[in-house]
Amino acid sequence: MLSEQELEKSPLFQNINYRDYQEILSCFQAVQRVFRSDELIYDFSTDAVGVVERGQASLIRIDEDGVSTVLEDLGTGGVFGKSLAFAGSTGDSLEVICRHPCTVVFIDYTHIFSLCGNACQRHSIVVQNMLKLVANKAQALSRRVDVLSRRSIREKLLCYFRQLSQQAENRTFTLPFSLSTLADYIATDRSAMMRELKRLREEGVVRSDGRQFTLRL
Amino acid sequence: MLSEQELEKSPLFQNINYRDYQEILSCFQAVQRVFRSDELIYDFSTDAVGVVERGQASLIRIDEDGVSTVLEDLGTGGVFGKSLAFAGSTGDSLEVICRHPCTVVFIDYTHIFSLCGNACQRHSIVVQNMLKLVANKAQALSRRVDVLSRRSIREKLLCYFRQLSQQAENRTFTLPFSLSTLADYIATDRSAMMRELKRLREEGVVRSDGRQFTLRL
DNA sequence: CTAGTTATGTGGGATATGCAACGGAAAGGA
DNA sequence: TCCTTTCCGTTGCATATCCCACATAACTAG
Repeated sequence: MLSEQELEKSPLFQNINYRDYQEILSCFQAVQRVFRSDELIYDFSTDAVGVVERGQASLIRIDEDGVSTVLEDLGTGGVFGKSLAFAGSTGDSLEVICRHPCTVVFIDYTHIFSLCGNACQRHSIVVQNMLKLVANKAQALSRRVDVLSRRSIREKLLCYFRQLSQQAENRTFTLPFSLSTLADYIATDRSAMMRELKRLREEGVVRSDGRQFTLRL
Repeated sequence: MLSEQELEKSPLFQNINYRDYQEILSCFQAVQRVFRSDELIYDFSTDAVGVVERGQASLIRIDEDGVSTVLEDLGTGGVFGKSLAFAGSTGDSLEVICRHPCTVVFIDYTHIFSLCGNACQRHSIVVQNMLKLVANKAQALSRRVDVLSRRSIREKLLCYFRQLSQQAENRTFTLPFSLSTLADYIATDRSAMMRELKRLREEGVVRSDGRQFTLRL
């Protein structure tokens, strides 16, 4: 259960007053839970849709050889669920893991994606909020595809750097994670990526200090 | 303007009666247009959201060297727009191109993503429909990320084949496009992909005849 | 039917990328 | 504080992948 202040900042329950919020929770059979770091949040075995209200989580894929890959980064407003992510290929499993302590709301997906008998107005506001969240998710996934569809490590790096630079509205920006994770994010070998990064630095295309980078175009 | 029969099948205007539909068109300032093959549908210069009502289109990226890559395949129910796809990195441009004759509805995004003053019920049905479409888009993008995040051509192919097999609910399935385009789809060199395919065939992992494949697990 | 265009197969040689391994720096926990 | 774990930076070597080139088949338009 959220406090009144938290409610205002809630991605899913924005623009809803406190009393309506309480009714919605029961009407939607919504469940709210708190998770600690490294806890398993969701394993794609149910039809629930989850919304990260606060904290940070990752959607990871574990293939048959046990290799795990981060498919999505879920911050505040992040959404996940069977109906939103492809149920991975047979053999590998999907999981949502807590990175930083999280508050997550679970809602049965039929309550969101189907028409509500008593077409209440609160309902439609929740749907509207959900639409925004899913649109953001689509945008984030598009960015990821943009990067991954490049043909070489160099191009992948530059593409991702440009995205970060654009988001920061600055030539200088900070990586949201470690260099090791970056290699995973662009789906390449870490050492090969380091080599390419070195080359980019030597050629003067980028400057870098730790996780802080500057594009010199 | 859609006919009454078309309206029932419309992804965006489903579950809306004909009179409401007409009102919505004007209330939302929606525009409907028909396109021929190879015509440019959208160039991401406006804030409009487009929905493919009928036909088939592709979202392609053209980088600074003129290399074009298919980022998304948009069939009936496909949605696109600035607010849904990342506005490509500086240097390359994004376009939606008509593949098979299309009917497309354009709606200004504020009418969908913002609260409507006169919270009409029709409005909320359109939003609900849109939510489903965007959720499908997110799912499609997830599938793409699933494929592209694999480390080798072999793994990419197998991952994609498993997806198609799963969709077809059958070990045998047909590629939705040419082998050349497949190479583009998995972001690798065509000849390298052909070589790997040959190997997969020789090892008995897949059988193939033209665009028809069978997974032999 | 023909000529032009695109798709399919295949291969040789260059090279970018992956893999394994190492040492030191930094960070986090007890 | 020490101790453990993760992260960073770098290399040699094997090879998967890219690039270029060619020949045939399949398709399209006139």
